[in-house]
Amino acid sequence: MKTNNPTQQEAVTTADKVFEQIQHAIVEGEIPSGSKISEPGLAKHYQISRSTLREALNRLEKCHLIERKANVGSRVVDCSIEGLLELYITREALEGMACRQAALNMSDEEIADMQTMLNVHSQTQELKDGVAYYQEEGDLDFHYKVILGSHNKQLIELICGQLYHLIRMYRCQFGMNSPRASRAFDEHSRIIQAIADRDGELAEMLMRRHIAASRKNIENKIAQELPQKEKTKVQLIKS
Amino acid sequence: MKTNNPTQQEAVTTADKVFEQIQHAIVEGEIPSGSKISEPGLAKHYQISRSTLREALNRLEKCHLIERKANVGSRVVDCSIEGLLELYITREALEGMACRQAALNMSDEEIADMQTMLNVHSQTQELKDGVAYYQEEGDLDFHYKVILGSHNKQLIELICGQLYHLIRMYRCQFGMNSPRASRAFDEHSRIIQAIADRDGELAEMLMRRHIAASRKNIENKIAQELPQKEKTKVQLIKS
DNA sequence: AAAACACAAATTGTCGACAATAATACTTAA
DNA sequence: TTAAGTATTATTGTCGACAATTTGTGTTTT
Repeated sequence: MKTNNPTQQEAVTTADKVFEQIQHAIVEGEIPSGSKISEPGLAKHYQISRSTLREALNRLEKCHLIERKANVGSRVVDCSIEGLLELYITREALEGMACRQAALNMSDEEIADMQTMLNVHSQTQELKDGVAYYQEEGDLDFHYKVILGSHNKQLIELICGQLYHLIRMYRCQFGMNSPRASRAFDEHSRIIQAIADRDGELAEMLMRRHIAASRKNIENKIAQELPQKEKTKVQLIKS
Repeated sequence: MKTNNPTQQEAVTTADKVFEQIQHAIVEGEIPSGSKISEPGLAKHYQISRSTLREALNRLEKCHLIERKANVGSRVVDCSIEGLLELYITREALEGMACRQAALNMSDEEIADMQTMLNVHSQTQELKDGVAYYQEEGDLDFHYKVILGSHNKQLIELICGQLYHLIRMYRCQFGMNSPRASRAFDEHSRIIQAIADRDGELAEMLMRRHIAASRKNIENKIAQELPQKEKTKVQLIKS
């Protein structure tokens, strides 16, 4: 499973490798959301010095997976519903703009490449008949390609380098493989069409609606499931 | 001069203090844009160990003021025109959305507070007759208040905690005290009106136009000044 | 003379230990 | 018994030194 984003260059230093390991552990929930991080403990667990562990922690903080307080320590961010919704609002703004820029800046080859990718996904989807495959891999691939297509380093760094780790974390923790697969496919198709037409305004609008639809889908699911179990902090809303 | 953003809590550890010092030095151009950073040199200059300097460097990297390559070292980001335009595109997306959210989420007290602030600025502007004051302080204050008004931690962190240091850096390096002061004032006024009317859609559109106008203003200035001096990397376009 | 190789110097990454701060447990007083 | 204050423990911040890698220099070879 290719979980890494296209931004980060391969880990060369040991701090980088440990960073990726911890990142994976946090995203997958092996290190539980909201838990405190013990520097000596983790350092011993990964067989490294505390200095290089702290180096790794700094990278984790950069992609908003942990939070640090001076003289107190680090905690894994806890996955709240408000946090998830705020994240989607931010995505809507950033990816919407990225999509607009993609319509302006993508090369014809990149667009053709994306269209073939969509066709491949289409067939795969028909075969597997709406299984989670599309949601996991295909959706991420599509969004990554659009973001990279913006050719805007600032946007790319912010979305791929920072936000998407959080998004993957929420997806894992909340078990979000929604039944939007087929509808999402159509939306993706229309977005690519707008990009191919070089219609930046439409492309942005469609992308924003696409993400907003995801958000509202989540809000509805939350609204259904939450009243039963009376928890402010929700964990594992496996559908 | 209050240059600090409202996000960061006061520096308690020495790494924090050195971080703020270096940050200031980079923003003001004392450490030139694009220059390589010598860890031993800076550590000696600030009378601290290399470890705590590296801690400070990590924070600088978090707000995109320096870039690091493994086993090679750190460089101050260089201020290119493309970088500036990309930054404004990103701002347009993020602050536009923040403004929309502000229209939805700001309390009546916050809105009233912003309106009085605008009045104060109005008088100050009339007195000083369109001097750079408004541009520097007033503009930042206004934007900060709108962003905080979104009540969206993700947006606040991204914009105030990261992007705005870069924006201040570009403003210093390119000497951007444009003659848009009076027009910007009107735009601010209309934005606050939209927020007070709880019209999120209009508020976002006005904020996006406001920032886009700034960007185009810069583009024009660049287009005028660049053809004369044949430089790919422009420094100090003092108007 | 130019290119390739080897060597030397400097810089970055990693480590373990000490100092300073916060959290915990215990004792004492009301 | 509870509350406050103190002492102890544990954790974080900082330091200097060593190891690994890169960069620059000088030499050799074609």
